[in-house]
Amino acid sequence: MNHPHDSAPAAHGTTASSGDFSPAGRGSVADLLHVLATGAPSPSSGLPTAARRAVCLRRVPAGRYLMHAGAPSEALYVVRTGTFKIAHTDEEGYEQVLAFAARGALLAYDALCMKHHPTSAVALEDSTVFGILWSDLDGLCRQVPDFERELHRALSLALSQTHDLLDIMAAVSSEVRLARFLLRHSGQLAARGQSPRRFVLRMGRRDLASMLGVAHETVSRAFTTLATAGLLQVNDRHVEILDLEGLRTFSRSTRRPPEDVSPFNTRRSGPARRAAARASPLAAPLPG
Amino acid sequence: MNHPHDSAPAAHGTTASSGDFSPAGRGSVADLLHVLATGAPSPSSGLPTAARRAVCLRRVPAGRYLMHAGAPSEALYVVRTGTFKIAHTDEEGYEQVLAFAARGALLAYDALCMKHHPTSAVALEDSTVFGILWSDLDGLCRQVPDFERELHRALSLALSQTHDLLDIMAAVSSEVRLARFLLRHSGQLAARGQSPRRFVLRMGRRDLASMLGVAHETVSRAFTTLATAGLLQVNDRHVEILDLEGLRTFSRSTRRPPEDVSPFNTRRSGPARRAAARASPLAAPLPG
DNA sequence: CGGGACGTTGACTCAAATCAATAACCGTGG
DNA sequence: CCACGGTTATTGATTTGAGTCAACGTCCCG
Repeated sequence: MNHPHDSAPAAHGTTASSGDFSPAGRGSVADLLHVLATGAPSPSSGLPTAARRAVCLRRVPAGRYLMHAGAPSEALYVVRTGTFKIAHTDEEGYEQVLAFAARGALLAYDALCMKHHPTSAVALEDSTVFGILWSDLDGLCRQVPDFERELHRALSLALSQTHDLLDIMAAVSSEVRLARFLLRHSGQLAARGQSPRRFVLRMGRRDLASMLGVAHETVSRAFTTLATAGLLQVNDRHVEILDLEGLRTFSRSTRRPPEDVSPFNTRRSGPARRAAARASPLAAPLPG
Repeated sequence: MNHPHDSAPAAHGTTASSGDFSPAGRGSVADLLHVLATGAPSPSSGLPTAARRAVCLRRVPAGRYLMHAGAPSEALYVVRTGTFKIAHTDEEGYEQVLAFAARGALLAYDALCMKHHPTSAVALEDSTVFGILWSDLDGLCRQVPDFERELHRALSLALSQTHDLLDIMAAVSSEVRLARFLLRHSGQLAARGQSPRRFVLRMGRRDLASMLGVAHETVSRAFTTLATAGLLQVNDRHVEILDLEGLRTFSRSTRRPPEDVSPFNTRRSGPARRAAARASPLAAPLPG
């Protein structure tokens, strides 16, 4: 139905694609907007037609920019299908990838307070978005309270997901960074009702590396390391997680043992607890 | 005009300086809430008393937690005075600092969609916050449209600031990371009407290191490196930026020359442009 | 005074950036 | 059809930046 290209040998079958509406996506912004945009269920359900006209659907072919950093912002977008790469681009043209956005993600919201987009968004595959002009947003919120509620939920989610990203980037070793990223991705897929164990990464190694803050060669090596350890099976962008629990355990490894840190000067009970799990966590599971 | 204490024994009584309302803070959420909480101007200005009762003021002494990760969430907070450290804490007790929050920052918003806080917030100095119970939020938004608008502005800002953080953490070298952090901090101070060149960091080296994703010794070394280069003057937590422009230039240095990256497969004009500023950018300005 | 937290600096080691070579893939066009 | 340039992915060799361990000084508080 959607990507007749792919041509993928591995991990095809069950629509590796991030498209396909998730009926399991209980009441996300995307689902709500879908109802608004296409009068799908209950066509007589008292939804103001004005609200419907406020929501427009837009196709974005692979490789096309939905918004350019620095360009004036017109609308708020919500990803319906596909994947986008969100990035900052500094004046020398060096690109810092900030996130990858899939179904339900809010785009351009960070432009609300400015006249221009701080970030750019480019489609990594053929995608579609819902668009709502800034000028229509207030009215839509007032007419469809559910939308406003979901908008806030989505915002809250976006915020905590960005925090997760910081967690990932703060990880000590490149393998842990990658492991955390894959787990996060897996979890997001699961939340959308897709397979959390088998998926196709929509971005290249360079973009991934940029987001993780490492060199792209390092991402490559980290992949093979995790694969050699039996946690993953990797074939280019096709990833299968073989040992989800093991990966999770591995992703928690820190180089430094946790120093029982008191928050400030606050002295509390025990200075004890030391000597948590140390040792290179990949040494053991290696099938050598 | 500002730091009357300085040299202080670090955050004692007199509400260290990041307090002092910024009259320059044109219409931030904080200012708006301040009007609501204290009926400052135009007491008869038709502000619903219900709205006033929804906003409560709360003191948080230095070192005290405003919210604990994992604890149930009751309210949305907006920082009025002081500074907070926002962090994730993994199950082994290892703390990952995510951000530092100053006046106007939204706290606990990421708990909106969950029952429990994903992050914890601890005051780094004596601080005060506005608190709004989740149950009161909807009503307040409806009664005070300005508040809702400002809330959205603040959210948008928070989102793009988190993106900036990712930019910082993605920086190649530890010195650049620190430089970018200091510039960001400087800019935020300036936006609040305080000196962008001279300030006191409210967090310790370890917290800073955690947020930058480096070892605390490395932060120490990065400080002395920047100071030796003549860009800064550092004395413990007191920082003075001597060469703002130089620091800005330095903060842009990337190790890799920018690869004229085409976003996807999109081929555009020039493959040219190469050989931008290379070479260790600190070697030159050293006053040896 | 001693204990504790913090900050700085040095020495050593290692993980990852860098440089480099190879292979696979894609669309284009002879 | 295959050859071609372009992009991407993997792997290897080498170098170096930063993590780690450790020592030391300071300040604060009890």
